[in-house]
Amino acid sequence: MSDQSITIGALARAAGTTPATIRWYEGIGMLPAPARSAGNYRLYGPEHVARLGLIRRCRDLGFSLDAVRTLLNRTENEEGDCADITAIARDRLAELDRKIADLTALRRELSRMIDSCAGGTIAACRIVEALSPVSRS
Amino acid sequence: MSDQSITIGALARAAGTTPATIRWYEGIGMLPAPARSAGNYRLYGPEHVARLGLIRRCRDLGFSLDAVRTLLNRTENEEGDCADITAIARDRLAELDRKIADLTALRRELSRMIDSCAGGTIAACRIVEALSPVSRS
DNA sequence: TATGCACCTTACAGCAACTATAGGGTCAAG
DNA sequence: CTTGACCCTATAGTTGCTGTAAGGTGCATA
Repeated sequence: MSDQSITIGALARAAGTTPATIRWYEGIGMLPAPARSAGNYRLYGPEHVARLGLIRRCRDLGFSLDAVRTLLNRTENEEGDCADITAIARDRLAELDRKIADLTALRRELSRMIDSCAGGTIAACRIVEALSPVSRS
Repeated sequence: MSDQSITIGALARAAGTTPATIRWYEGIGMLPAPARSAGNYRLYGPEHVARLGLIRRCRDLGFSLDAVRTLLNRTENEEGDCADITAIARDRLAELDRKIADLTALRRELSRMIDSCAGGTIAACRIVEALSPVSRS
């Protein structure tokens, strides 16, 4: 093992993920296949650490792997316009806003249902009643 | 087809879902297998409409199918205590709160990244920079 | 030298909760 | 009697991994 290369476990620790995930990224082409040691171990260099780090940061921000793929393609061309990247980020922001609004509405509804229940038997439970479709139409 | 039964398509429309989903629910035991017509069509009665309606309402509120299964079991016993149901609902509420908080934090971070970018080339893009792991350690 | 242990290898199955596709059969209307 | 909307089964694909089985490697310790 050369002094610059690390095993899959070390790379996983460095990026806050697992060897299984890294192998899976390699299989779907998100990470290039690295060199191998005499004993067939994968050997990663700093460029892998950087690329995997970027992938994981994007995933933690909720980007789909497809979006990350596009982002990685764009960043390959340093002279390119960053408008595409901004657009992807803005799409994700809009998606987040939609999701937050949806969940907040659900939260309100569920909270109302819980508050309306005073305990007792299932037959009397206002949550069950609220969930039953007949009570809606 | 008796006057009280409807086909899978009608049931799907009534519950705001699709025939494929209903068949899938039947396969995993969420919905009982209904009677069949002479031509082997599934024939559903009002009890199926009620049960599927409840399932879909719960799913729309973000309950897992597993939680819905438990809910359905509990509601079978009308004299039982509704505490279990309240507990499931409260769990879901807590989960929603966590999720909303997470997404709100992500939204803030992403929004900051977008604001920091003034356009130009990829090399200068602050979003790319913010996503790169080197800028974090 | 042996042996244990942590780590690595591949291949494949499974998770949630559906959705889509292929290749057919049924039913009512025109 | 054909058209078109509907239904049937079986199987594969989706996203992003995670878990399992069955084995090989590398290093420290007895």
